[in-house]
Amino acid sequence: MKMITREELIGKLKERGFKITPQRLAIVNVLVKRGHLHPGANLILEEARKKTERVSLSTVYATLGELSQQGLIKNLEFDQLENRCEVNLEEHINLVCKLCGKITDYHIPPSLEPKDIAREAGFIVTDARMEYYGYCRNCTTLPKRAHAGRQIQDENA
Amino acid sequence: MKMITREELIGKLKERGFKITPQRLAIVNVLVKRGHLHPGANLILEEARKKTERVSLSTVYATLGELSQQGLIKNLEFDQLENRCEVNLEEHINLVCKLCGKITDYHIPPSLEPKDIAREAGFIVTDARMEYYGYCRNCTTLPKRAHAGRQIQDENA
DNA sequence: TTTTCATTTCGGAATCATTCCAGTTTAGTA
DNA sequence: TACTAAACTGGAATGATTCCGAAATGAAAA
Repeated sequence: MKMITREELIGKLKERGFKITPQRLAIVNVLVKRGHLHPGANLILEEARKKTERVSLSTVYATLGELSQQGLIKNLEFDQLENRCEVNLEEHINLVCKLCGKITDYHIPPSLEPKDIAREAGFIVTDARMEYYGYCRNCTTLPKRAHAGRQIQDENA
Repeated sequence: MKMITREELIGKLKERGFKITPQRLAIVNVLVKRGHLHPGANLILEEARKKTERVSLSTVYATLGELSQQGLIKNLEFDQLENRCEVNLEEHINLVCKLCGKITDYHIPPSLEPKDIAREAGFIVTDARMEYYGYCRNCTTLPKRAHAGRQIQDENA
């Protein structure tokens, strides 16, 4: 499971015209070192501050937003819980424990059956969530559809 | 794609000791008729009120919570957007359009490759989200782990 | 090195979906 | 018809995230 490195992240930021600030460095450090924790904004803030850096929560959010826009990390949203971010961009399934909430990355190759996952990862699957994001037929077929500001809509009755 | 019926839903509620109130009926009606829209709390409120029912937003949330706890619907959470609920509980993938936001249910049987989905559903996949929820090894192995109130945690470094 | 300025950061206020709560109403039973 | 636990209401509270104007600063150019 290769993970993006500190240097790759910083390099990409620099190369795309972002300034390398102490705050961004601190945040990137946390992401690289604690990426497998799927940290949320507050944990990142805390950790970044431990490393004797001056950072604000606004900055953490801003930076996570930039990184995510740049496709360098991904955001996970949870019900009733602080969102988390995901540093590992390889295709995988997040195994979220309903008791302790631990999130484990499960890499897909071998098989896709819940039973197999249970067996291999010692995880009992009771519920699944799968979403593919992309572009629907309308939006790829219609000529230049003015998409009213990314409002979620749905097939009309 | 069979969908749960009004009668099934009401039957299950009654049989589990829930009172059948006009508010619950109105909400169930919306879910049954507009389930494929993946409606959010506000849409449900609006629709329920159209049918000349007196309902409050609190009640909509409460009822959705109950239905979801009873396993009769599912909740979908979205970034920056009102959550939606899902009435179709058959295993499927939600295809969420990044432009118009339309959500389409894609039923899994045939295959699982993004390319195939693109071809069959006219949907171009750029991003995937998959999560399995359940119980991790610790929580099934350890003897009666006092799980500190369902706080999300994670593997420690 | 200094100057310069667009970018970044800060922190406090604003937002907004969702939850909570205390008081009122009501479904369903006897 | 009366009774009571369950349900409903609306307004306040919550809490993560976003917004915003002002202050600070990276890094390119002089």
